[in-house]
Parts: sequence; C-alpha cells; structure tokens
Amino acid sequence: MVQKSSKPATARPRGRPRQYDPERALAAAAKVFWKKGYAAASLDDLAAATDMNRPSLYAAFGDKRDLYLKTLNRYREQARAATLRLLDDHPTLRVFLKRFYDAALDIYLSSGNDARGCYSISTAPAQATTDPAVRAFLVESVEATDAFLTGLIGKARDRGEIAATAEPSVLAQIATATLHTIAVRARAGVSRKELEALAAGAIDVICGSPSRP
Amino acid sequence: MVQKSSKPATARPRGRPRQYDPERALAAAAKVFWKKGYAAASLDDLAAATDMNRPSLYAAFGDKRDLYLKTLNRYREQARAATLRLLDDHPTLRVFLKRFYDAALDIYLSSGNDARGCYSISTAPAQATTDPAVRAFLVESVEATDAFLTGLIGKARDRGEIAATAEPSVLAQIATATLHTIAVRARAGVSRKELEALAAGAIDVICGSPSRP
DNA sequence: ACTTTTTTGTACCATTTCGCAAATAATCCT
DNA sequence: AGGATTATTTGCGAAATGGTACAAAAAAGT
Repeated sequence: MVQKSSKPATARPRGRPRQYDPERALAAAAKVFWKKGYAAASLDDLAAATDMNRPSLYAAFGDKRDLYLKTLNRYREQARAATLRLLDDHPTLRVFLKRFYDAALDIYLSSGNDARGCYSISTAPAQATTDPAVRAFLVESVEATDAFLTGLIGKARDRGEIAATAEPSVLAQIATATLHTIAVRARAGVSRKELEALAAGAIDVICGSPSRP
Repeated sequence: MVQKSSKPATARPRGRPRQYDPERALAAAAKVFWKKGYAAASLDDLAAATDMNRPSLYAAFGDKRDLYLKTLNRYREQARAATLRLLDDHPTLRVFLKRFYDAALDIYLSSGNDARGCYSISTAPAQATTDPAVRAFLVESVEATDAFLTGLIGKARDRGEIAATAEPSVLAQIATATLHTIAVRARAGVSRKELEALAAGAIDVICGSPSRP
C-alpha cells in the first residue's frame, strides 16, 4: 500500500462537498451586478443566478458588498492577465493598442448576455461616493492602467516608434481616456463599428498618423 | 393706483400655493441621486432632501424614475447653457478647451456637498441596461458633445489654429474622451491638480504643443 | 360665507429586502 | 457503524421600499 497518504491534489476537504463552483458563482454574480448595477441587484437575483441560496452565498462570499468587491477584483485580475498576454510576441505599440481596444470591445459587447460596457466603469462610480472600498478600487484601477500604458509608451518611444518629444504619461492618459469613453459608449449602446473607428482614430493620434514615416 | 388689472406675472394659480420651488426641489433631488446613485436613493431620502413629502413629490414629478430623468435633463440643459456661454467672446480653441475642462471640474469637484464626478456619467451607466430612456439619454448626450466639439474644432482648423490635416471628428472624440476620464477620476477622488494637468496634456495633444508655431 | 381648487400631511398597504437560525443532508475520519 | 464536519435547505422576521387613499389646510372665485 504505497502512497495512499499522498495528497491527490483533489483531496476532499472534510465535510459535505460544495455543490457550486466558486469561480462560476462569482462569474454569475458579476453578470447580475453588471446588468443591474450594484444597488439594484438583490440577493434573490444573485442567489438565482448562482444557483445557490442566500445562506450559502453568504457563507461563501460574505454579504452583498463583499461579494461585489470580490467580483470587481476578479474582473480586474482577468483583465490584467489578458492584457499581459497581448504582449507575448512583443508587438509594436500600434499593434498592441489595436489588440487592447479590440479585447476591451470583446468584453464590453459580449453578445451572449446583454451585459454591456465595462464592468467597473459601469457599476463602480455609482457606489464610489458611499463606499470607500469601491472608490479605492476605482482609483487604483485607473492609475494602474495609466502606469502600465506609460511604461509601454515610454519603451515604444525609446524604440523610435513614436516622436521622441512625445510625453509618455500624457499619451497614456489619452489612451486610458479612450478606454473610458469606449466603456461608457458601449454601455450606452454604440455599435462596435463606431467604437472601432473611435479606437483607430485615437491610436493614430497617440502613435502618429500611419501614413507618416 | 394704476395697473391693478395687469397680470402681475406672479398671479396666484388657484388653490393652495405650493410650498416648494420646483427648481430647488429638482436640484435637491439631483444631489441625492448624485451621491447615492439612482437605485440606492430612496423616496424617503428624496423627500427629506427636497423638504417635501412623498405624495407631493409624486404629484410634482411623477414616480422615482420620472424624477430621475427630469434631473438628468435639467443637468444636461444647464451644462449646455454654461458651455455656450464660454464661447461669448470667441476664444481660440485652446482657450475654450481650457475653460471647458475648468468648468467641468468646478462641477465635478464642487466642494459644498460631497457629490463628485459628472452626474450623468456617474449615475446613468448603472441604469442604462435596465432603462431604455436612460440609455437613450446617455447616447444622445455623448453624441451631442462629440458633434458640438467637432464643429468647434473644424472652425478652429479653418482659422488655422490647428494642423490642416487634423481630423475634427477624431479630435472631438479625444476631447470627449478626456471629459469622460476626468468625470470618472473625479468620482474616484483624484485631486483637482492632477485633473488639471491631465486636461492640459490633452489640450496640447488636441491643439498641438504650445511651443510649436 | 360658502364653494372650488390645489397642495400638504398622516397613515397605510403590499412587496421586497437583507440577513440569520435551526434543521437536514452529504461527506470524511476513526 | 457512528461521530465529526461542512454544505444546503427551509423558513422566519424585522426593516425598508415604492406607492397611494384620504382627510386637513390654504388659497382664489362667487
């Protein structure tokens, strides 16, 4: 009898196994908040969507606010990871930005459900004045995006892809602003075609017109 | 005693005079929605803020949703009027944009109450997926801003203030995007100083760096 | 003075909301 | 097999919510 004591990685924890998958449950909860906003989403809505009942929800994620904050963080982590993957083959700034906005649009206009717009930009501002944690999340997200893009743009400038006189932090804020306006417009129902055109225009402004050498 | 029969403009309508001023009431209601968001604002909150009781509120403005839509429209009208006044002395595009963002910051960071951020951008997106009227309001507002700025930028280009090759509609969307990111950041608690710097950077990108001829 | 008209105030209702307590079920450990 | 442990289910309850019915109040018209 060898190795019976080895941890099978899927070692059953102890008591009754949970019936829900925390990841799926968080995704389902986010979908509800995404559509209705934080305040208008009731625990009944969330319980129905996650296929859990309220006490299980509560035990798993805490109260409604805890749950919301967890979905916000999950969304941000996923967005970050996806964005980093766009850099795997070391694209030019222009190519990266195109991918970046396309990826955002994939999320903002996901056709399956009618969730539209950016999850955090569409739902967090409404809560930001009453919930300090949401406010902190928002400012951290925005500043992290700025910082990330500033780094990328700085490197692109060093590589000579954009004018040497360009100010990376300013262009990064323009790029973030473009993301924000796309987020709002997608929520308002603007078509993908128009948003792609907007993104293309912004990319030209940031990187310099493509016809230009 | 002349003119007793002339309409005093303040002719009493007929029954008991109202105790509230509709304009002030709308402003007070907007303040509540602004801080809490639409869904989290209760009729009790609104009644308390307007100094009216619920039946009066209901008789005056309809239900909660009607009231919200009225405050949204009022906000937009006021913003439009204020923006047009910025053009009275025919400023250059650069001067106009500076005023434009300064005026936005005056509203977004009004110190009296703790309402922060743009009223519509902070509260409407959360409702946009569940309320078609809010969604319509949002898209109309954004597109009207684009159109207005496109016109201004086009004229500035004709006057030679910016490069003849610049595309007014693209720059207008950048300018609107800048407004949106400022709205979100103000709601998140970013300081006026930082937002002014962001605006200044965006203006340089839109109008061309000031050091440039 | 009396009626009409409009606003205000009180009280109420039906529903929804969040959260929890207690009982039940499923699994592991010994 | 039986106890320990964790998850689920049912159901409750106190509070808040949006909305309204109805009477009282304040003004103008006659």
